[in-house]
Amino acid sequence: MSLRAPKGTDDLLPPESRRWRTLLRSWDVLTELYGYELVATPVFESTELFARGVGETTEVVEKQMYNFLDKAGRRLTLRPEITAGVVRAYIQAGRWGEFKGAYSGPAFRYERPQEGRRRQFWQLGVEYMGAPDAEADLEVIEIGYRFLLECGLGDVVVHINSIGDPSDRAAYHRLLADWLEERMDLLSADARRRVRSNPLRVLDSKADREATAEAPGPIDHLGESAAAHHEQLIEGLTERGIAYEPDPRLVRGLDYYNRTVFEYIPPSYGAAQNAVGGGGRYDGLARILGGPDVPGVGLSLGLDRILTAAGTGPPARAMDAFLVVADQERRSMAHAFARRLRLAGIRCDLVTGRRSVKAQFKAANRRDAAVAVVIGREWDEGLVTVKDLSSGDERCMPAGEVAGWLVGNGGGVR
RNA sequence: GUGACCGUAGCUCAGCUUGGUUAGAGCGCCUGGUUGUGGUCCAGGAGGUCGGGGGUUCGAAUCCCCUCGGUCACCCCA
Repeated sequence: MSLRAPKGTDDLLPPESRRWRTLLRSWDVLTELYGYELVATPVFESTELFARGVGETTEVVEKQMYNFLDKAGRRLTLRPEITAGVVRAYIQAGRWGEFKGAYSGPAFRYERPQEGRRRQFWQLGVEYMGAPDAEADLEVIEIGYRFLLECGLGDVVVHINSIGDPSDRAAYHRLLADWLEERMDLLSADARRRVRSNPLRVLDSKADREATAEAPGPIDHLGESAAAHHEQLIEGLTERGIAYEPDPRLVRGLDYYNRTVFEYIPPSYGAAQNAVGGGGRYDGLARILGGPDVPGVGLSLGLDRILTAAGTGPPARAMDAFLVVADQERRSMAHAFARRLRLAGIRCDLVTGRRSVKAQFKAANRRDAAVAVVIGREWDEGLVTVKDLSSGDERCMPAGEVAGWLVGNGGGVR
């Protein structure tokens, strides 16, 4: 074996890549329908952005980042998540009002790969800046939920919790830390280390699940305004028909969250890494990054996980028509005909170079075309022969009618 | 970072326990049967440092050690 893709990275090839195309397209359409405009930020940012934004004591920043120095000695990092970069761009642009952005792209974390956890993975997400109300949380949750339904994950459940505001949290942190300290001997080494630095994270650890089963949850120590926000959120979920489940242990690993946190879990997906997406409110993030005091709420989805959770159905058809050139002197006619079909939205192709009719039919079959269109002597009467490659049925028709006929039979790109 | 399992043809795998003549199968690929018909069928063909290195042995895909890679789980998260 010579050169391979780096550990924990995947090549995306057909036919699997067809499903990606379909989902990426529907993501674009869905977010546009909700008024989210495209936003794209660099795949690398200054290391400081993530250290400050995501949090120094988080697992992600402590040991999962791809850090490097550029030739001028700048400290840079391949983005381990995308929210921090989008909020940075929002601040930098200086248009500090309401802003709704949607993104799609790779993120990177240095971890041991396993199912649903790759070193390069694809995130889809939205960020809604400048909207403090629970209605904004609901909209964001709804977008993710609806997208997952479109992906075929009809049974997905939104796990939801509130971790309160920073002001509520100081008191709660002390309470939780004290509670944990009384049970230090029951905790894992990792948990013990975090009792004072980041006690919330202990709740989320599988190793400490038993020891912390009776621990006080953040949801029971919300301030008045955060509690009202959460109540409104739960009501809205019911109204919108979104399947949800209160999850008092859900805290999430990024420090910028406050109030609402959520994850999308498809119960039928048995892998250890079973959250196909998640997000929450981050009202303090813009300020931490040196910007204005603007609230925000966002969501990110793991496309790789969504696709494995949805299972491998039969791949979508990628080609409507494959042109077979029977007489070589008609090659340029065939190319012109292909251009016409493509203008009409028909996905078509033909081989380059002189190949036998047999070889061209083989190519048509390999490319998974719905029909082969023979360009031969009948062209002189303005006709082509169209062969359905699954049934084998052949019919002659005027060349000008082919595109319409294919669209009528479910072909073409929408 | 820790642990378990697995590396033989492009892909999926057999062979390894009990070391021994040219390392096999299915799928895929190429050619022909059919110079205007694919897929199906038939015949033929190409393709392998047995992950890599070292050791034991007259002899290693097979036994031992190291190493690299893959998978899953812990940890953590999308």
